[in-house]
Order: sequence, then C-alpha cells, then structure tokens
Amino acid sequence: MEKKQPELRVRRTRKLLWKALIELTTEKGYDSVTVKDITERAMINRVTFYRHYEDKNDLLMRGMDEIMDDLNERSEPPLTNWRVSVDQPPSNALVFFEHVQEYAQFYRVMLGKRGVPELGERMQRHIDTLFQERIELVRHTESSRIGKTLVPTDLAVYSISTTVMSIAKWWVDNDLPCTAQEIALYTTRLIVLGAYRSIGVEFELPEELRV
Amino acid sequence: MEKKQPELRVRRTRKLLWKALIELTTEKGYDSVTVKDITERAMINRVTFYRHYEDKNDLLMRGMDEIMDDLNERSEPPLTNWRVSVDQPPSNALVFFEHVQEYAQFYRVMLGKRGVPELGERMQRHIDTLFQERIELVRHTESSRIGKTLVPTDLAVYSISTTVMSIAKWWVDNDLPCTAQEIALYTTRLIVLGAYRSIGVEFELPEELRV
Amino acid sequence: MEKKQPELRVRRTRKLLWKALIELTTEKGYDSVTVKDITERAMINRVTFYRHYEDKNDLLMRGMDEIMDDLNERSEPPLTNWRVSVDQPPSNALVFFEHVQEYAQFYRVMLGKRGVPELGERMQRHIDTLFQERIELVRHTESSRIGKTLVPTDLAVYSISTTVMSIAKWWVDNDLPCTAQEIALYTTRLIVLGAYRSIGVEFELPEELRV
Amino acid sequence: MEKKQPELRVRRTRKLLWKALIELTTEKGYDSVTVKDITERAMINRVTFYRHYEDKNDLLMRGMDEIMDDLNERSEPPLTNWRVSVDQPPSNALVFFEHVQEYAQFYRVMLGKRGVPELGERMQRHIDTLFQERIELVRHTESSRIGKTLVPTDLAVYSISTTVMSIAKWWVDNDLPCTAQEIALYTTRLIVLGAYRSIGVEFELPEELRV
DNA sequence: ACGTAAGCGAGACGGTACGTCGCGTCTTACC
DNA sequence: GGTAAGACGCGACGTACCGTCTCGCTTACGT
Repeated sequence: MEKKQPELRVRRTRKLLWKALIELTTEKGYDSVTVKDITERAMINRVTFYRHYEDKNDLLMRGMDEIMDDLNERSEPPLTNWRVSVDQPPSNALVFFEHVQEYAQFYRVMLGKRGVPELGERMQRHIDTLFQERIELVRHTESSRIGKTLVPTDLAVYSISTTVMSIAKWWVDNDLPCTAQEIALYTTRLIVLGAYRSIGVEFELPEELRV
Repeated sequence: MEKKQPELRVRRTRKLLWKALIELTTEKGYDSVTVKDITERAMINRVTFYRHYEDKNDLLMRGMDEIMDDLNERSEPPLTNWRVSVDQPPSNALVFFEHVQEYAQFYRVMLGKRGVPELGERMQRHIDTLFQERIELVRHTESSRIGKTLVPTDLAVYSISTTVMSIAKWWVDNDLPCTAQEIALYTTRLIVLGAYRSIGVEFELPEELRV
Repeated sequence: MEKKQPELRVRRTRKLLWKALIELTTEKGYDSVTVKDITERAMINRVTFYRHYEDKNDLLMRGMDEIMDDLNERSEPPLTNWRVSVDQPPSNALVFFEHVQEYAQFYRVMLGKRGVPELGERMQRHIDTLFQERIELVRHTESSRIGKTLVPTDLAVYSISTTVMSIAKWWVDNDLPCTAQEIALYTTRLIVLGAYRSIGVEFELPEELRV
Repeated sequence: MEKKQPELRVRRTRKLLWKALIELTTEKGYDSVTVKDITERAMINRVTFYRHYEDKNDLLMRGMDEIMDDLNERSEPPLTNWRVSVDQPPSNALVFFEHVQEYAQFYRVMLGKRGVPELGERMQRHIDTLFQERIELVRHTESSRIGKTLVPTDLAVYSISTTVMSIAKWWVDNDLPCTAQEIALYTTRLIVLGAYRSIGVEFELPEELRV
C-alpha cells in the first residue's frame, strides 16, 4: 500500500517553497534567508508557509529527508565477499556520488560555507554507518591481511567519513570536473591508501605502486 | 614600537564580552546567542557592546584574529631540506596541535556543530597555504621520488587540509585523548600514506610496513 | 400569500448558529466571539456559515430583525383618546415589557456591557417613534393641559427613550425582579412625572401625591 | 512631592498616539481602528506603541483615567445642607457639564454609537456614587419632606445616572446647543421632577408649576 | 592630585522578521 | 442543492532583536 499523494495545490505550494529556499540560499546564504524572502520568491502567502512548515528549518529538514531517503534506498548493504582495491570503487561509493551528482545544486548550496552544516553531519552519519560495517567485513575477509595499526581505528573511521564528505563538497564546488566513476575512484584510493592502510587493512596494490 | 594598550576599562569590557560569547556559544550554540544575551552575561550595557564591535560576528572575528595571529606567529616557514616520514611529524604539525590544545575550549565550541563553520574555513586556508608550499618543496627534493599520480593534486591537497581540520575537531571533541605529539603523528601518517602517496610523493617506509 | 419556508436543513443550520451566537456572547461577550467559535459550537462547517450570513454581524442583525419584527407586530398605534396617568401604564408599555420578558435572555446578553450597543439604539429608535406620535397626541388632547416648558422638547423625548431602554436593561440584568405590569408602571411614572411634566404635559395626579 | 514628569520624547509620543486614537475613532469608529492605523497616523513606530501601552484598549483606558481623574478632582463632596430645587442646579452638576464641555470632542466620539460603551459605564459609576450619597443626605434633610414611594429606589437611582449620561451624550452630539449652566438645569429638573419625586423626595416647586 | 576626556549605564526609538489568529473565498467530494 | 473538509490570500496582532541616538554619571589617565 502506497501512501496517498497530497493534493495538487499542496504539492505545488511545497515545491515552490523548496525551490525558493534553494535559490535564495544560493544567492545570499542560508542564514540570511528569511521566511518572508522565501514566500515572496515563491509567490506564496507567508501564512500559507506556516500551514505547511514550522519554520525555515523545518522546510529544509523535510527536503533533506526526502533526499536522504532517496540515498538510503539506493545504497546497497555491504557485500560480504568484498575485495579492497585501488582500481575499482565499491558499488556504494558509486551510488553515493551519482546521488550527489543528481542533486548537485542542492549539495553545492548546502555544503557551502553559507550553507547548512547540519546537512554534512547527517550525511556523514550515513557514511559512517556504511563504513563501519564495511570495515568489520574487510578486516575479517581472507582477501585482506591485517597489518600493523598506525592510527587509532575510531580516528581513522572519522577521517574516512570526513574525507568522503569533503571530496563530495570539492566535487560540486568545482562543478563536477570529472565523472562520478572517477571521483568515486579517487575517493577510494585516498581512503584505501591512507585510512585503511593506517589501521592495517591491506589490499591489492598494483606492482608499480609498491614501495 | 609597541602599540598603545587600550584603557583598562576598555580591556575589561572586551574581555568580559569575549568570555560571555564563548560561554553562551557553549551553552546554546553560536546562532542562538544574541547580543542581548552576551551583554547580560557580561553585565555590560548593550550600547557599550556596539561601541566596541559592529555586531556579534565582529566580536567573534576579532577574537579569532588574535588566535590566528598567535598560530601564525608560531608556525615556521616550511623547511627546504625536509624528509617525509611516517615516524616523525613535521614541526609545524606539532605547533598546530599544541596551539589547538592551548585554545581547546575555544576550538571545541567553534568547530562543533553549533559552532561557526567560518572558523574551520579560516584555519583550513591557513593549512592549505602551508601544505601547498610544502608539497612543492617535497616534490622537488631529491629525498622524495615522484611516483605515479593516482588522484588530482588539487583534490589531494584539499583532502589534506580537511583531514587536518577534522582530526583537530575529533581531538578536542574527544577531550584530547592523546598528546599533541601523538595526534600530530597520526595526522602525518594518514596524510603521508594517503594523500601524499596518491600524488606520487614517496617516502621512507619502515621495513615492517612495506607491502 | 405566505413566504416559502426554507429547507429543513437550512432552518436547522440557522437555528444552531443563532443559538451558538447567543451562548457564546453570554460567555465571553459579543466582541470576543469569532465565526470559528460559533461554527464549532454549532458543529457547523465554517464555510457553511458564510453561505448563510455575510459575517458575524449579519447573523446578529437578522436575528435582531426577527425579534424587532415581533415587537412591531405587537405594538399598537397610539390611541387618540388617551389619558396620561401615573396609575395605569399605556398598553404599548406593557406590550414592550412583555416582549422583553419573552426574549429576556437575548436582551440581557445584548444590552449588557459586553453586548451590542447597536441593539439598544435600534430599540430606542422604535420607542422614539412611538413616543413622538404619542406626545403630539397628548399635547393636543383636551384631557391634558399644557403648562410651562421647563426643558426643550427634543431633549425630553430623548431622555424618555433612554429611560425606557435603561429600565429594560435594569429589569433583565436584575433577573426580572417584578412583573411586566409593575415595571411598565414604574417606567410610566418616572416618565410622566419627569419628562412629561418638564414639557408641560399635565396629568391626573392622585390626591395623596399632590404637592 | 509631585510625581516626576516623564521624559520629553515620551510625553510627545504618548500625546501623538492619543491624538491619533481620537481622530481615527472619529473617522471610522473605535472598533475599526487598528494599532497600525494609530501608529501610522501618529508617525510612531508600531513597536514603540507597544513599549508604552499593552494594546489599543490600554491606550484608551489610560487616557480615560486622566480625564476621569480631572473630573474627580473637580467634583466636590455633596453638601450637607443642600436644598433640592428646580431652579438652581447643584454645583457638581455644573462641574460635570463643564468638564464634559471641555473634553467635548472626546466625549462626542466615545459616547457615540461607534465609540466605547465602557466609557459611559465608568462615568455612570462616578455619577452613581455622587447621587447615592446625595440622596441619602436629601432624604434626611429637614428641608425635604419624604412622600410616598412610587418607584423602587434602586431603579430610580439607576434611571438618574442613565439620564445624566444620556443628556451629556445628547448635548455633545448636538454640538453643545446650550450652555453648561442651562443643560445642568434641565438635567436637574428632569431628575428632580421624575426620579426624586418618584422616591418621595419633595422639593421647592414654584407656584405656577404646582398641580 | 586632580581636572577632563573617555568610557559607560540607562532607556527611547525606528526598523525587520517572527509565528499566530481570524477573516472571507475557493475547490473538491459526498449525499 | 446543502454540507464537510481544508487550502489559500490577506491583514493585524504582539514579541524579539537589531542598531542608533541622547542624556547624564563616573572613572582612569595625563599633566
């Protein structure tokens, strides 16, 4: 059973408000945007705004929810037989960056300095979850040998999710200068070489990269 | 020639206002703090606040300036004969984390989710500057061999400064669970193994870490 | 030809709305009553209210119309051979107070301080009309002698209608402490002794009241 | 020790607001006047209004207070040796109507149908107080003989204060068609002949008025 | 040490935005 | 055709903060 679609007018109103929020945040930064600004831009009465959302932040959160829901639906559970590699990004990395690409304008705005730190944190939690599961799997897979730990694991995991988020930010800020496939690969390389290596997860390294 | 100290009362007023800002930001987050809050906490008349600062942000920026000045004074110019190593953090890494340690309360508050993203960005720029110079040096030093580039250099540099900042945040958020020396070492390892390696900067790796 | 009765549902709706208006005015005063209050109390949809009435005041006016129509139907034209007396209220005085008695709740509410001044004014106009005709008759009837005028006639007439209305208000406010016959008599006495006398209308005064 | 005058600006602000209230009430009726109307007319910021008064009604009440205070200061306590007469209004009647005359614009507006019933009630209470004391005195003065009671005393007293108020209203509504002295005399006559007589208070009646 | 210029407290004020309430209109769907 | 349910535009409300101004008091500094 699927949930009933709201009325046409309601959907139109909400869409216009969301659009106005993104536009205005792009123009003057999230903090500077007022509810009045949003409703004027959307050509919606201010009171009507409050009939749908508690405040500016509520509008943002609900929009973010939808986007995060979309990401969650796309993400696959971590594979059990998974090979750590510097040549092939894992499927969820690809899913993540394709998702970012799709909502590029949104992410560019919201991850920017005048955007909403909250968004980065929510996504980071999402990534944390995926990676922690993954790392456990990786550490217990025969294809990975465990070496010496150079950095505390929790610090390394934290640095991983930060790295992913910051790369996503860099990617959209620079107007997607490469494909999702490529950026996912770069991300994988940085993480696998750095954080993974630091916590002793070993991996297949092509001959020419060996030290 | 030293600049004349402001009058006693003026220094007292400014100090009280700064103290109040930090306290209140700790308690309820920077955005929620109002000028009225600050002046009430500092027991300073609201008009007096405006005699010293343009607004809440001005107060913050001037405080940040002083802290950043302190950091800049401590930082040394990058060494020309510099050896990339996973065992010994470069001196500026140590300087940086010792500085963070000194102002730990300030950084904990301001880097936190209810803090001020602006601060992170200013510091990141600082770090970017240091690292870009350093990387140039490293790449042209005979002690480092240049290998294959796995990740675009600008992306790697960006990920470096992000990593440093995020580690600093993790460090203060977790109440300095290790010494400045240690955290500087971990940071160096993550960066050297990951980002440096990705852009082909090779380094001395102890025997037992070799793949 | 009688006017067609509205549909059953319509009559029910209007009756419920009227009832709710009176109740709510009793409870919190006319000004504080909102259309929403009325429709909630009447368990009628707010839009339905607007299908029947323009606004809260329209509902009141139409109800008042019906009540005033009732009063007008009962009132008799002033008699030509009419004796001014302090012992016997004229028939219309009786009609008036019996009418007030019948709609006591309504009058108590609407003449009260949180009621509707408009009502008092409409009734006062009604009374004015009756009295002006009457006074003309009285002044030209041989049974009344015209004495010296102590007060301008228009002022006296104004004071008469005010007196009647204020007595009606006093009567319902004090929960009808005497019969309609009695209150009509008191009213007549106050008017005949005061206003009538002041404009020179003389009257039969029982022996024991003479000065 | 006299109470300290508020600051010049404050007095100016309040005066402008009061003036605007009276003007606007004259133009469109008290109920239709909004705080926004008042502040725009007074060229005062709306927020400043709320710094001085709780709401529109508070502004009115405080203005009324001052006017009532003025009336109270002028009114004399009822004389003990007091002669009821139809030729000479008692001094307080004169005081009252002179007061009304002075604030004629205010009373015209506020006693009118689009004015504020509250005002009439406050004044009526003032008058009630004066008259009740006076009637007690009158009834126990040798110069007045007590005759038969034709109307309940409380009803008669009520009708007195109503009469005074309604005459005041008539007077200002008709643009003061006679002097305060005259209107006070008419009022006295109506009351003395009507209500006083009805409760048995006898008085000096010139020969030609005797029945 | 002491007079004076500054810093400061107190609070009125104009202004922008907030979130809420009530009004009256409109549409859709039911019966 | 009467009614329910509810979205919507509109105008006013009373409040919170902002940043400015003016009026006096007091206090630390320089001569």
